[in-house]
Amino acid sequence: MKLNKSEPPKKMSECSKQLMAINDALDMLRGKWKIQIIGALIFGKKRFKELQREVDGITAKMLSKELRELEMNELVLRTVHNTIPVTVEYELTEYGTTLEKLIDDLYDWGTKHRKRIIRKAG
Amino acid sequence: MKLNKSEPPKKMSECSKQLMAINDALDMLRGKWKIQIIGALIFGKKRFKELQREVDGITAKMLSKELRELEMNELVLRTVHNTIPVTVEYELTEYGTTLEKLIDDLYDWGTKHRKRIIRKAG
DNA sequence: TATACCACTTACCTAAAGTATACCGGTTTA
DNA sequence: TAAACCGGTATACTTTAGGTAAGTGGTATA
Repeated sequence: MKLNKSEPPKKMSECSKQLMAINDALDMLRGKWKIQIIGALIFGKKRFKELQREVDGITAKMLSKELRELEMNELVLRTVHNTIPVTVEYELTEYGTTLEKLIDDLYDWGTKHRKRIIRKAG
Repeated sequence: MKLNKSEPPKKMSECSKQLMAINDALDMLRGKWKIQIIGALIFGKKRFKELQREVDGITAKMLSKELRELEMNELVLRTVHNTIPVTVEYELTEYGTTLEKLIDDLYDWGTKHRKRIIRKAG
């Protein structure tokens, strides 16, 4: 079911359910790092240090925290290998890749918006 | 004009341009109130106090700040009427309505995600 | 006279997000 | 022996998002 502008939900509960779902989605993209991490993983598995090198400026603390959140939400799979020293690989789950469309749409709208605002400002 | 605050690198790679565009879009939806305000305006013009009554729990300060940002980004049009006392009407611009698709997509993904995570937790 | 509505603004405060830096145990390379 | 790699933690700090409470100037109603 989509937000329906011709027929606003009569019950407040429907409306706040919709808001919750939207915020659930937004929570997965919020913050400075999540999209960059997902973006880095779209092209394949990466180890922790590889990710840290690829996501420009992220600290180990933030990377660790964000990956934990993505893992809890089943968007990222964490695999520990019994190598010496241990290596840990992160990859998008199949479910994680369903975010790609959303990110594409955000990119499309954001690009148009940026052009529009820069045109006015310049 | 609220374009992405992060300093663009000297030589801006395609990748960081994309990230800025995505963050521009996200900036317009992020936070506790923007989507609720846009949602309230989808069904038509509203005065300040009407909006405040409709967006549950928002303070005048936050409503004023969010509306100013939406106005700067040309998503919302502000019209002052010479009534006594003055009334101020806010409405989505045509451009503002282009966000609806994005909000729909966020809602769709968020709904599936919510079901998935709740199923796992319960 | 007192109270309430209108559309806000200002000053102050708190919690969460993010940054900086050092550190852990272990292994490999020079 | 020292330094660098691995995947992280721990601690302390700054920044930002948002909340609280009060006030502004004007008009209208009881």
